[in-house]
Amino acid sequence: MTKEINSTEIAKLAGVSRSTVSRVINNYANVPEHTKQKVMQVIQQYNYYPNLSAQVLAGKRTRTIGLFMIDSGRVSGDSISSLLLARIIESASSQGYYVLTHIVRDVSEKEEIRTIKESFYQRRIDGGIFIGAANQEPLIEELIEEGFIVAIVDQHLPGREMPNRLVFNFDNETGVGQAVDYLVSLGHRQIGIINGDMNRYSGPSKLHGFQRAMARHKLEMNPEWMLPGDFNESSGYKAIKDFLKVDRELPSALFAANDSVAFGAIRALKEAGFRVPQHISVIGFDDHFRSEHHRPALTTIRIDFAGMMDQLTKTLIAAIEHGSTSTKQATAGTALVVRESCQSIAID
Amino acid sequence: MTKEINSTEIAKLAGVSRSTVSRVINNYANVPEHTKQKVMQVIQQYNYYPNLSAQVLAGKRTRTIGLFMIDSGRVSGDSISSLLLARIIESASSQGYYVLTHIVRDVSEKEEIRTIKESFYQRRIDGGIFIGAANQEPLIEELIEEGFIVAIVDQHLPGREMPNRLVFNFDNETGVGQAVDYLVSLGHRQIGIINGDMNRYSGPSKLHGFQRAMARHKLEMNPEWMLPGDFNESSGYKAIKDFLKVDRELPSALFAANDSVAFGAIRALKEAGFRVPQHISVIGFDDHFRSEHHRPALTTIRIDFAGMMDQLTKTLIAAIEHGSTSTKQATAGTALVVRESCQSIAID
DNA sequence: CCCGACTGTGAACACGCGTTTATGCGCATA
DNA sequence: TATGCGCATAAACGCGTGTTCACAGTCGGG
Repeated sequence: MTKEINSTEIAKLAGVSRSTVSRVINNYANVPEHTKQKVMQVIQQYNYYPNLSAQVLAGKRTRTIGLFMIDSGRVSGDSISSLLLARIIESASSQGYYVLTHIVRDVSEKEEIRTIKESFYQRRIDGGIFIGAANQEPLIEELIEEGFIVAIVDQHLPGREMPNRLVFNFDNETGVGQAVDYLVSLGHRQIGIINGDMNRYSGPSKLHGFQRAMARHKLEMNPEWMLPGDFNESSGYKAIKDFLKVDRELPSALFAANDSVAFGAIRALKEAGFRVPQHISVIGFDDHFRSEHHRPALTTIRIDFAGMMDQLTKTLIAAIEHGSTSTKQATAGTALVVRESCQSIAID
Repeated sequence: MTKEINSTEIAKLAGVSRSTVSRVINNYANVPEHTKQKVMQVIQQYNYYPNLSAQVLAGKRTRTIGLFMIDSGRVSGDSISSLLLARIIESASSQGYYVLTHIVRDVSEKEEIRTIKESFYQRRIDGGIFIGAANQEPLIEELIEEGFIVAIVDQHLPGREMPNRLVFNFDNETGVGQAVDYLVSLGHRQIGIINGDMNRYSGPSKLHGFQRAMARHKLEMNPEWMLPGDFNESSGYKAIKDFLKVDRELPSALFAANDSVAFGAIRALKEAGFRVPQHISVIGFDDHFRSEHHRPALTTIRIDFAGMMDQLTKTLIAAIEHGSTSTKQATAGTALVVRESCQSIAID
C-alpha cells in the first residue's frame, strides 16, 4: 500500500490549516470561495479521499445500510429477491449510501445472530433492512431499543407498534381481489387456492384477501380446495399431487399464492393429464421472470417491487438522516397481467 | 442511540487495564487464563463489541470485500449473477468477511468510477471482486498499483500479468467442446453458433472452443451460421429473425453462447414455424434456472458456478491475509446436461 | 475615531482501539 | 542478600478526522 495522503498534508499543500480542509469537505458556509477552490484543487490533484473510519470515529455516519435476506434459497434460486436486492442497492447508491448484503439461512442460529449484531454494533451500520424475516422479533426489537432504525419487508407484525421500525408490505389483499375478480369475470365460481407460508405477512394477507373477495362475490369457499403451500414451486406441485391422490373434483380455477407455486401446480396438473387453461384456469402472483415465457404463459398479478424498494430505501435513509421516530407503513401497487393460463369457463 | 460501552469501561468492570482487554480480544498469548475468563465474561455480560472504525484506524483490516457487478440488467433480471452473488456472500461470511455489494451500470461513467474509488480509498475495503467487467482496465490497474487486491471474473485480459490481480474464468473451451461433441454424436454435421459479447472473456473463448471442436471433428464452419449475440435473450431472438429474413438453409443444430440466447433463438424459431428439436437441435450454456422448465427443456452445459465463487472468495481472502502477490488463475468445471432440445438427426 | 459585531482561521481536544514501551513483581540463581 | 530474568499489566502514543473555542482581522455604525 503506497503511503496514504491525509488531510494534514492536504492542508499543508493548500497553505491552510487542517480545520479549513475539513470545513471545505463538509461544506461549511463560512469558508470563502477562493479558499474553497484552492483546497478542492489540491484534493483533486492528489486523489485524496477522507478516511471513513476516522470520520466515523469523529462522529459521522457510516453511510452504510445492512441488508438481511432471510433464507438464501430465495436469493440464489430463481426468485424476485434478486430484484429487490438490486433495487435497494441502486436506490441507496444514488443517495450516497452503501449496502452491506447478508444472506441469513436460519435466523435462530447463534452464528447468524452474531453476524447480524456485529453489523450493527461493531460496524455501526446506520440502519437495516430485513426481507422475508420470520420469528426474529426479539432480535429486531433489541436492535430498535438500542436506537437503530430497521425496515422490514413482508413481515407479519403481531403486536405493538414501535418507533424506528418501518414496515413495508405488499398490497396483497387488493392484488388477490383483482385475481378473483378476473376469474369471476371469466365465469368461474368454483375457485381454489394454494396458500403460501403463513409465517410471513404475505401468507395470511393473501388468504384473507381471497376470503374477502370470495365473500364479495357471494361464493362459497370449499375447504377441500384450500391447499397448503410455502411459496416454493415444489409446494405447488405437492399440493396438487396430494389433492389428486383421492378421487375428487377439481375447482374450475385456482389461485396460487405466487407464480412459483403456480408453476409447480401446473406441472402436477399436466402430469395428471389436465390441460391449463382448457381444463382448469390457474392464476399466479408476483409476475415472476419466468411467467412470461412459461407454457402456458402465466396470467398473474404484478407487483411494483422496484417502486416499493425505492420508496423503502428513501424512507429509511430519511429516517436515518432526520431522526424520524414514527413508524411508517406503506404498500405497493398491484396490477392484473392477463396471459394464457386462464380462460372463460365452458358453459355446459 | 443509547450510550455505547467501550473498552475502557470493560476494563474498569473487569478490574484490569484497557490494554489487557485488547489483548484478550485479539488473542494474545501472554494473558493468563483466569484474567481472560474474567474479561470475556464482562464482555458477554455487557454485550460489548469493539468499534470497527477505531480498530481500522488503529491499523486493523476492515474485513470487507467490495463486490462490483457490472451491468445491473444481469443482476436484477433473470440471470446467474444472483447465484454468483449469493455464493460470494456466503463464502465470505463463513470466513468473517462482509460484502459491500455494488451494481455498476456503466463503468465508464464518472459517477460510477467515483463510487468504486470511494469504496477502496475512503472505506478502505480489503479487496474487490469485479464480475462481468469490461473496458475498465485503467481503473483496475490503478487500484492494483495502489496496493489493493482485485479478483476479476469473466474478463478478457489483453496484456501483461500483474501481481495482486486474481483472474477467474470458466472453462469455456472444454464446455463448448462437450457441446459440439454431443451434437456430433447425434449425427449433426451442420452446426451453427450464436455468439456472446466479445468484450468479455466468455465471448472469444467460447468462439475459440467452438472452432477448435469443429476442427477436431473435421467439420466445415459455415460463415453464414456464425451469428452475433450479446448473451441476452433478445440477441438470440434477433439473430434468428435476421437470419431468416433472407431465404436460406438453417443448420441442423445450433450452439448458443448461453441459455438466455438459446431461449430467444428457440422463440424466434417457433415463430417461424420450426420445431425444436424436431427441425433443429439447440444446445445452450450455463444451465440457467429456467432451462429445466423450459419447453422444450434445454440441453445445456452446466458450470460449477458455486464452487468457483467459493474458490475465488477463499483465494482472495487468503491473498488479503497473507499478502500473496502472485497472479492466480483458475477455471471451473463443466458438465453436459442432456434434456430435450437436441435429438438425433433424421437420416434422409 | 472607537467599539462592537462579524468573519475567517488555527489550535486543541475527542473519538475508541492497537501496540509499543516502561514498570512492578516474583522467582531462581549466584 | 544481591543480581538477573521473565511475566503480567499499566501508561502513553498514534491512527485521521470533526468540531469547539478562542483569536485576529475587518467592517460598519455611532
